[in-house]
Amino acid sequence: MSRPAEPILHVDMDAFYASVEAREDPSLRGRPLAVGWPGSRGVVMAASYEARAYGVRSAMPSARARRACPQLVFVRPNFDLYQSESRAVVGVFSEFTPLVEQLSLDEAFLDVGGSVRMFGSPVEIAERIRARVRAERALACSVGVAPNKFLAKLASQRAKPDGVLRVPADGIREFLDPLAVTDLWGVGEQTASALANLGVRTVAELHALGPGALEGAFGPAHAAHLAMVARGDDDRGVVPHEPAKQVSAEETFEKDLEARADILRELLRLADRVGIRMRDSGFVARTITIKVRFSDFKTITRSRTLPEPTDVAARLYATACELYDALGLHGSRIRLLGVAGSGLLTTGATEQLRLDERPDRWRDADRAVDDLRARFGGGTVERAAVREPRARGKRKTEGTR
DNA sequence: TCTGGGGTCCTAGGACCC
DNA sequence: TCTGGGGTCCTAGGACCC
Repeated sequence: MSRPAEPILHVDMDAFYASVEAREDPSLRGRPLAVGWPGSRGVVMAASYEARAYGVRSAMPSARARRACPQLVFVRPNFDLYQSESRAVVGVFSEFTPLVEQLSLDEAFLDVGGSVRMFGSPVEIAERIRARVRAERALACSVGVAPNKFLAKLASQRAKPDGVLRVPADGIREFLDPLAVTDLWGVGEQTASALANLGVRTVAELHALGPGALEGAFGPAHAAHLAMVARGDDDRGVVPHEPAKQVSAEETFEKDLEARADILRELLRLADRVGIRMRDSGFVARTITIKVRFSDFKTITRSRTLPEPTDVAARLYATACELYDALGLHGSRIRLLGVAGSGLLTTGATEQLRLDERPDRWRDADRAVDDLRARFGGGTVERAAVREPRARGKRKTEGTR
């Protein structure tokens, strides 16, 4: 059998985090449920369909969600649970095709062009996947079936909840034209209002405009992207494994931080988390970035590229401290801090370098921490104290603890 | 109604090199 | 003593996605 005209599936789990929580705790079923942080600065990450009936949406501030739905039940997110659930669901997808590209914990593209002889048409495969996920994981998902990734993703949104929608290769314009530009991937608030200024609200209007008229307002890359999605073109393949480009951790505080000691303590915790995740996934980072958001929401980043990549928490922390101190802040109220490592290399690629290095006690300390975590669980090991970052300039001894 | 945490990609300017 | 054009790397910020 030849390759079908609509070989691409986009599978999107319905209200994923909320559905997993409701499955785990039957007392939550049928109730308006929000997964998120209930605090004053919290937001909703996912809402059950019962909560959506009250207008509760993801990314909505929790205070507002509670006003919209006073009986809303909040559950704090448990990402480890969603991660293992995600692996199980992707495992089901992988039985139908090796070409599975995960976009996030709750959605994936599948290229089933080579699977039709064994499993039936793409729509039949979509239904089989949905049945398996429902039977084995007690979760609902929606599937878009289309000639390419853009269209499949749009279709899965229109298929929700708990449905399948196919966009036939000869019916692309009928599908796209009536959609609002805000439905398109890559059109957010800014782009939508800029398009509205050009009198463009529907995809049909965007399509009629053509790329030339868009360049002035959006720059070449963005204009080309908009024109492409308006045509319904997309020649990107389904790529199973994209290596990560960045590992980051950040935190918004219930109350703004002002004291340097508090700020350094948080930078240490964040550097620790980033280090742990880099070592777990076998990455070292060349560039370290800190992110600082002030009480007025103004947000800045500062970064430094190191001569040698690292996954050592103490080095991440020392760099974060230097970047922070270079800001020369005094008494600023800080709402959020973040630490990120980018320019990632796999640890294996740098192993050769390591052989020549002198013994590194910080690395040994991290290894010991990792070992304890592995044996006793994640929350067990906490750093006892914040160490001052190394003084710049001369130091008497190397590797002092 | 004040706005999370994890990411990706793009732009633009400056340094530096040939 | 003045000055080209291209390429690459680094830094900072911003839009966007789930």
